[in-house]
Amino acid sequence: MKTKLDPSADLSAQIAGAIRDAIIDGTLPVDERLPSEIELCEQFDVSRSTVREALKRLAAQSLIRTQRGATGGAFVKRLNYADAYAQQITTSTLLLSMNEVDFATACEARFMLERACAPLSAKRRTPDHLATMRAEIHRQGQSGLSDEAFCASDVAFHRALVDAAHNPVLSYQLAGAVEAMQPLMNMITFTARDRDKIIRLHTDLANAIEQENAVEADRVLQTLASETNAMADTVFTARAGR
Amino acid sequence: MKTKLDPSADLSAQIAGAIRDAIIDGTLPVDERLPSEIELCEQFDVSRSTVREALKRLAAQSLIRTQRGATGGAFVKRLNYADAYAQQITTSTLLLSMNEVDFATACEARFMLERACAPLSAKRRTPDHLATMRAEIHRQGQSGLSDEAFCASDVAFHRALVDAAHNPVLSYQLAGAVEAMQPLMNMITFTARDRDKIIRLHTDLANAIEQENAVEADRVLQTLASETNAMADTVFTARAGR
DNA sequence: GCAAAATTAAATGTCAGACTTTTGAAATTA
DNA sequence: TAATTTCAAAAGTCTGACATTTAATTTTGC
Repeated sequence: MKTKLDPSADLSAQIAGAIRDAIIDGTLPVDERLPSEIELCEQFDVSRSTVREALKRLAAQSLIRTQRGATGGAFVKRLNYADAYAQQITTSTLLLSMNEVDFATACEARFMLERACAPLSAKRRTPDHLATMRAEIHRQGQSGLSDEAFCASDVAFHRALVDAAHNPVLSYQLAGAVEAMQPLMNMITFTARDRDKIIRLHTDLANAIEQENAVEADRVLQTLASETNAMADTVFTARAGR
Repeated sequence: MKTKLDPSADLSAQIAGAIRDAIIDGTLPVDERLPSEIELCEQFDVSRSTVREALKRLAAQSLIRTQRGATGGAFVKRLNYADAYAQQITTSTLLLSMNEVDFATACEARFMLERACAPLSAKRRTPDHLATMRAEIHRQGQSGLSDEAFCASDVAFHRALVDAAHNPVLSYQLAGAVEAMQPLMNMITFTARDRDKIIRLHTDLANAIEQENAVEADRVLQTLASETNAMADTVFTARAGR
């Protein structure tokens, strides 16, 4: 079965698109083996290089995996959460850094999403998630912690909060939003007093979650959002004035 | 400058990874021209095919664009919202369809996220967004509308709700969550009574947003979430019993 | 007859080189 | 000076070869 392509456009992109569509609409189910490279050459009437470039495009999106050897080939890959996370974080990070998204916009999005998740976290949190949150709070209080390490711990704390909702789809969606903020957060230098304030709010938040108090958790998150914005404002106006 | 690679692993993946890292950490800024394919061959000490496969991987992630001709080459691409949307929707859709995510989990995630966004939408909605929402409600009431078309209109309605928040980062995050649900929603056959119920809730929601009543909007979204779940339950238990 | 070892075949991975097409810049010409 | 032609650089494509990996098959040794 020969599949027609537009010879004036990028062939490998067209081939990748055709296979991608077949995967998305279910024509090619998970773990199905694609035709071999040689067979794809014949099907699309192109050379092997072109087929290979198409397959690499699909591999870059985690849509296929390839195996060498006698029974090898390209197989439709079951997209797992880890791969999806990684891709989403890359995309979100670049989207923010390349489009001059201002801190306030990104910050607002992040905390609104977290607030969406907090009621579920309060209801479903396990001792495990609480322990992680407490551990990160403790780390944030250590003296001599670099700003990068402080931010990383902040991300881990909020990640635990999100995961406590026990909804993998929600975790996946929010992981990108939270992690993508990290480079922006890293632009801020936190004073000792700022850190104290954040740590106190984190403690309040952990307590609220422990007590299954969704209303209080929401209140703390609102405060955290406005405080974070205020800190960023201070830093940015100081820099602009210099 | 020769860059060392591990010859036992996939060369094109390593090269793509090295360039990707340089883009993410800002070493390669937007619109910067990458070395020509030939120069990359020398830098990584591989053949041109291998370099090209690496570049196709990056192109598949919208990290670079290529131009032919005298002043052409591969350039770091500014990731725009449209490309980011498209990728996120592909990833989210496949994640749901390939991992047997149950309807209730996906539905919960979607409506919690929308509820996060509703207060902002109520505050910032413009006549434009309200008009879109009303238009979709009207379409949903037309007789002879297929289930697919009904679902598509449902997505458009909720998309307008999200966009009304006027936060592009939030829109981007939620577009994936809402659109990725569509294939799952398409599995449901909506009875005429179901549609009526949804349309009534959509109307209530549009009214609440118009009146800038965030509390009421939240209440309607909660109702919509539980109703949608109930409808899905009915359909799935009926199918299981058959 | 059975288990270990050698062979084979199929598939992806890599390389080398040629040709095609596009496209901007430079050189030429009217 | 403006239009045309020529040129060169770069990506896009094709062909054919060889390398490597891997499972199945065959052979060998006991």
